[in-house]
Amino acid sequence: MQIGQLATLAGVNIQTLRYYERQGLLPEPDRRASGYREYEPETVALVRFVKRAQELGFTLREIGELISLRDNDSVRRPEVRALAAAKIEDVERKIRGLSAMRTALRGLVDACSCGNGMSACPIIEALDEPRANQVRAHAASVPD
Amino acid sequence: MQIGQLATLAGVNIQTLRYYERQGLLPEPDRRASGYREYEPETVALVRFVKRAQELGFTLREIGELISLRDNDSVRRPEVRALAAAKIEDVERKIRGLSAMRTALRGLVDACSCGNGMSACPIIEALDEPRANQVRAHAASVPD
DNA sequence: CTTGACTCTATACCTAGGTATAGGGTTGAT
DNA sequence: ATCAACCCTATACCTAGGTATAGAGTCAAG
Repeated sequence: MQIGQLATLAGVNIQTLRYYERQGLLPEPDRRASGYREYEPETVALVRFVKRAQELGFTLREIGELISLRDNDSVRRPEVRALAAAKIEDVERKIRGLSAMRTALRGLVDACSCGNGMSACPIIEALDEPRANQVRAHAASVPD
Repeated sequence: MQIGQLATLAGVNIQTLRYYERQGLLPEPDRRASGYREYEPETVALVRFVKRAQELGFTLREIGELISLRDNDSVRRPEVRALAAAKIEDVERKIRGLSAMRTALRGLVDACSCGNGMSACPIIEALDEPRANQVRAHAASVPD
């Protein structure tokens, strides 16, 4: 598959693919004698993964780390497990934050409880993470 | 409260606060005769909200919209409800994506099922959203 | 064997979201 | 009344993540 087709299928622009390659997110593809890049069909899923992960708030650097988790050989396995565990923490923190925001937004839709004053507002409060020596009864838990 | 104190309490830099003000994310604070900005204590929560929402993948423009939901007067209420409903959609899509990624990461930690080949990898697959005419049995649902 | 659609590299440019610096005024403690 | 530690505006600069352009080569159909 040529770069133009990959770009179309993955919904990105050709320059973006070359940019990802320079950033080490995409492996260097095979080249024809002419220098044209030749991609494998799996690359489509990889590029879509990158775009999706970006929408979820990961930087390209972090996405690179996620991708590298895939390519683990048995030698680096403990390292990979540790990195994956750390990423799970990140992901769960994000889910908690989003759940809290969803709850607040629902309150707004259902009851418009957030009145006309500047007073305590569920939306702003929603993301006010617990800090040390504060107890917050309504902290959202990460659902299974 | 002066800008330096706000910056310290909210964990951002002073220039960032002035930048947010220019972008319309923070209301223009009162000024002393000297021109010094005087903030209310609530502003700390507002700024922290901005930072947290950013980590969750919202742009400053979107965050501005979220904040504006707070300041609804009864006139604009239907509009506010519609916008809030749309934001809930966004948030739920993000939660689904993150849940899928968490599942994949757990698989990696628990079993290291993702072997040494380039073959189908749970991490990459995890975020491969269903497109028309594809059925994906394991699509994550948004938990309540 | 030419023509149109594709690709290559290199370089420049763009937006978002800041961060730093220059040049100057304010405040409050000593 | 001075001095450090603050604040002001304006402007320049920076990184991430692209997007566009120039100038040149490649490929397949007619």
